[in-house]
Amino acid sequence: MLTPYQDSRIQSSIRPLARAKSRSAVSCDTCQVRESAVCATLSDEERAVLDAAKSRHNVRRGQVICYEGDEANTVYTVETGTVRLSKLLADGRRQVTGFLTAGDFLGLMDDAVHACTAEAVDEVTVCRIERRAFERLCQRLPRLEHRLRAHASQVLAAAHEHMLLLGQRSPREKLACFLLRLHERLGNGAAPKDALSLPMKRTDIADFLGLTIETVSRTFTVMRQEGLIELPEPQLVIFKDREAIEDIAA
Amino acid sequence: MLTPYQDSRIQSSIRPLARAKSRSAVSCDTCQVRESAVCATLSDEERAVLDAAKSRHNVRRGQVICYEGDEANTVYTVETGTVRLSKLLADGRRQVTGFLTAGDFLGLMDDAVHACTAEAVDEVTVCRIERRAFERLCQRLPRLEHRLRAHASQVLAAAHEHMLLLGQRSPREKLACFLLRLHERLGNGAAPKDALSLPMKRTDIADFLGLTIETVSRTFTVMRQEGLIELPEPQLVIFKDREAIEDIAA
DNA sequence: CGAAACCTTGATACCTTTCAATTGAGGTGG
DNA sequence: CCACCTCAATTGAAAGGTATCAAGGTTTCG
Repeated sequence: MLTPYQDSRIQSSIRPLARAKSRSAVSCDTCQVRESAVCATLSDEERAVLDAAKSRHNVRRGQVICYEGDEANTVYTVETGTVRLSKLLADGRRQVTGFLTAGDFLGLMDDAVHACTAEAVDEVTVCRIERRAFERLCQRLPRLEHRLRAHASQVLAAAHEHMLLLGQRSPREKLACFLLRLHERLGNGAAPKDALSLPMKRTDIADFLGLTIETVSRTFTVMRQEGLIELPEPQLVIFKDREAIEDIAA
Repeated sequence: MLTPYQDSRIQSSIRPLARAKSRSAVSCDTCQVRESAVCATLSDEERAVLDAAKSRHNVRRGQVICYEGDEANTVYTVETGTVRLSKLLADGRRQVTGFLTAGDFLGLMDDAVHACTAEAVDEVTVCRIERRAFERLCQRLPRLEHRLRAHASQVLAAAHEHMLLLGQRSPREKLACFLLRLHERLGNGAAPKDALSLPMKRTDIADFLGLTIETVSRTFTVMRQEGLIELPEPQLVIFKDREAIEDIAA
């Protein structure tokens, strides 16, 4: 059951030192996601309170931000990069439950422990706040609390959508959905309109879609042969027939 | 693709008249879940405010409470019975995203529309509140808002757990997990310790676990032949070797 | 009693997984 | 500079498991 790929997952589970993350204290004014993150609704004064409690961190590719089962003493907002959320079974099988990108919030759990392991897929910057401080903030700022609930319900809706994908869709449909949704999330950048630069490896895609890497790879190949996409590099997808892909994903 | 069972799903999508649900106005004092629902943390005065806005409804077996895509003008708390949440694909494939039981809350969505269709699996009683009134209540009662967030994170954790099941587990593991989790949720009642009365049909179980009814049925049969369970009736499971089942689900 | 819904069981086909080998990219050290 | 290693992705062949198709049996209810 353990393939070399899965071995690498286990190895990546070695706890990194906290100081491995480079830290810097910076104001919300320089934050690239202050319009979209959960703190977006705060007034200037309210944000000043936040400023005092938070710090910015760079997380290197592959590094763990928090472990499934860890006490949730910290909450994060992703500023740049892509974070992978995943859960492990005892024998090494892994389900990637989602990816976080710029503006996404991490640490919504009740009060106990993190539900998923969070790891940096590429170079990631996070805004970090101690949970205690954040909870005090929530008590003082009802709008923040309300915004968190709104965020939670969005994430939950996405989770339901993903359950539908995992339980009912074929590999072909899964991959089509995945590519379109990811493109919509990341595509707002400066990238060419029909190009999608995948931050994650095939293993991540496979574990996200409930498939094996071989099936993912084969499905990519078929789509390429059908002229739906081009794959100049494994991690660069060019949409050639978006309409056909949307039909598959429908 | 459309089996007779799936046909029945489509038929059940005919919108019922609102008045088909029997309505009665009753105080929270008689509510059977006032200790466990989201309103549990409210003080007596706060609950009095709730009383004015809410009403109790009986929903008959098979009736729809709300549709996926409907404007979310109402929120509910389940008082008795079991509610099925599901999402449909255009061709009739269905994913059951979860079941709600006594004390569960329905209507957490951001502000727009319901993410899933909610239907009564058996005889159900719900406590119903207009969304507007409920939101006003949340603004007045920070503890309620906070409680909603806590509830959201619990539901989200369960969703992540179910993604792991859907994406990685075998039919045998899926069914073992399902039986144990359901028993834990419902088992607090007066029922015999090792008996589990299934409120839902095979179709619901299949669509919840991402399997066909045939596979569910066969898996039940195998477990029965192995002496793990007994099935005096299709909807009554007796655990004969709980430890073995837990091993499968591990 | 008859019809419909539900569940089980059987036979078959197909699709995905598994196992295995190959290729290419990137990094390191001799 | 190139041999050598690892990691990632692809491709092939084979096996196995679940879906599909089909039939029969049971229960429920009008």
